[in-house]
Amino acid sequence: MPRPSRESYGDQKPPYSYISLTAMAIWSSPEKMLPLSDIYRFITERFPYYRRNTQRWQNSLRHNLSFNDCFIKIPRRPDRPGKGAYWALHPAALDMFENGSLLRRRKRFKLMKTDKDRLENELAALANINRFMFAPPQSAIQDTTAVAPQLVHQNPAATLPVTGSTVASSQVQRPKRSFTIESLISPDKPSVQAEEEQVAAPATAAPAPPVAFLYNPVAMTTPAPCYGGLVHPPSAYVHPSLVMGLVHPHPGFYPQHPIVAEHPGAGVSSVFRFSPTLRSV
DNA sequence: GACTAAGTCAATT
DNA sequence: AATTGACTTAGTC
Repeated sequence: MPRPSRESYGDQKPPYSYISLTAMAIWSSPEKMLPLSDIYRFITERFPYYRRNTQRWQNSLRHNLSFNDCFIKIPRRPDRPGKGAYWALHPAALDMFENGSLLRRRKRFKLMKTDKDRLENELAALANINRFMFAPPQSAIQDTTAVAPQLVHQNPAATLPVTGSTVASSQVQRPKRSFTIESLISPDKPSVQAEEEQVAAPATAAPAPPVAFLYNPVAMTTPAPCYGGLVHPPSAYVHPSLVMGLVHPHPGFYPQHPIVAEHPGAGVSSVFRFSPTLRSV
């Protein structure tokens, strides 16, 4: 039986739920997050069926984004103007479709309240960092290239695991297989590439330290410095687009000078500049 | 048939 | 754009 390709459906309705379609779109993107408009574009480009009745299905899709905990809204960086926030997939939701119909998941992905609150805190902190990092020069930022005062952890890259349990019920921490368009369409063939993108889980449980994150790993491929920080309280969740591989630090990059903020914002203890100039892992 | 995920419509922010 | 609720449809057990 020939495997259906994404071209096979023509004007027929593809056998994917809105959640599947949205997840495909998000996961196909380099940063693993997309603004709503790009999710729409992904779907309409691949599935001609969705070039009609756009009001209807786009409303339904938005409903899904808000309703399902598997989608998280990441505030847009002020230096990337545009409409709407970015939408990402909760990493613990990546195996949602395993062994199942793409039309219907076995179980709805739902976060425990405590985890949901913690995630909201972290995103609020991120929004604060947004304001902080991109504020006008007279802000609280002092870009000291010299001193490294009172850090919670001198070297977050060396010490910080991504910790904790995240999900209600028996959701697993790590996806058992990659989550690509191809793997959705052909669930038997995990993609090696996507496997390599996974951040390794810590071998042992450690006391919960702050969570370090990079702002944007894509920006890290450029010579420009970018920013990350330590977030309190520690969250079990860090989106792949934000996480600095704590076990596998981002190759070629290293937290460099702490940027001392008087008021980094709720939940943020310190902010770092990450520099590509220092070393490789 | 019960349960619940998915989809629709629509009011509201 | 995003959130939410009420409701219907439909897949799974």
